[in-house]
Amino acid sequence: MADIGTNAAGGEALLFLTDEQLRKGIEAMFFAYRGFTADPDRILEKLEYGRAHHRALHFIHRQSGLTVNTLLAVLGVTKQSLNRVLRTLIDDGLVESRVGRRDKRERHLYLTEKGAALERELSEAQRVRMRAAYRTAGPQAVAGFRQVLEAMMDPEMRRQYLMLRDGA
Amino acid sequence: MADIGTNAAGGEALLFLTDEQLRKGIEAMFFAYRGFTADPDRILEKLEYGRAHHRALHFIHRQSGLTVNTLLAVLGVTKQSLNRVLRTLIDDGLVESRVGRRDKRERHLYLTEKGAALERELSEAQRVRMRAAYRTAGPQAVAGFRQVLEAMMDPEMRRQYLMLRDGA
DNA sequence: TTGGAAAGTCAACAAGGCTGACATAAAATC
DNA sequence: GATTTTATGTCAGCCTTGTTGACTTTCCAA
Repeated sequence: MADIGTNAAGGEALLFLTDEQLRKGIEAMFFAYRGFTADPDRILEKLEYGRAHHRALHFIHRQSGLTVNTLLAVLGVTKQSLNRVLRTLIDDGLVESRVGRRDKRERHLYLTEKGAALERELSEAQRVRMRAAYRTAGPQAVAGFRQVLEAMMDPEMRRQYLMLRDGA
Repeated sequence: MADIGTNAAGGEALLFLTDEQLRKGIEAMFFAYRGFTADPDRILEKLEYGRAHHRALHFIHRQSGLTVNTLLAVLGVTKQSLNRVLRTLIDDGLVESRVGRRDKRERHLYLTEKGAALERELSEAQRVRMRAAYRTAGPQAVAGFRQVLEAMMDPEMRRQYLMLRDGA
């Protein structure tokens, strides 16, 4: 990583960001994201589910009882698109949809025991890779990793992320 | 980022990787990748192209004259899938396909002036965001960012990436 | 009490992955 | 020289996951 220059003179960190260095970062994102999704994808394939199902399970687990609308906002897809995925998860008994007590228009989403089991399997596969990468790179690198990713998000996504990050 | 613990006692860095911390990393990847692709996606939409076209343009630019087979390996898709995309790019005059001189079975791919112009527009949009994120996070964070991403790749992808990283 | 807004569902379409089968030309091998 | 392998392209058809538009149910406020 010696190719990321700083001005050694001043104490302040100035980056010399050549297009070349930025290109490397862009390609690193591309290749790393493939690795990031590879393990869950393999598990999902056998079950005839896709990445969209994984994302739904992940965020329902994260925030049990959230409404369809909230999930929609987090995932950033249209409700029709989410609905299809949700439909199969509910039909297959992985997710339970309960009518809101106060507002009966709302549907609150929960994982069933079966759904929670699959979520655990998927996220554990993903954590194994993440853990290995973190160990390889070391704690300082991990801190930097998170900082850059957070700075890369759209403001609206960052709001979502930070809300989730520290407990909803 | 104070939540990433190290053992302050020893000089050696031991990470305390709780599932919670790993989850934050996973969600950061998810939200950041959306930001990462958002700007090019907006440009592509107007032109009726998709992310697949962008990826093809990117790697043809990176390695001018590469063969279809090489591009296939880098992108990790099937030839039918790539062919559809390549077809439209060639028909629209963004990419040129030349028969190999030594091996006439091969097709070598080049960007036309028009193709290069679009590639520049797309990658500049992506670099703007990347540059901003790098500036915000600082040089140390950037180094860590790249280290973690590299560690996260599949070995085969890492090989591809490292080959490209330092000039093909 | 009625009309609009909000939450969710259904139908139909498109992009871009995938597999399988097959064609062609060139190169490599026997 | 005949055969096999390699590189590429193409057709057909499938799946996932995006999209928009139209519709129902429910809630709330004028």
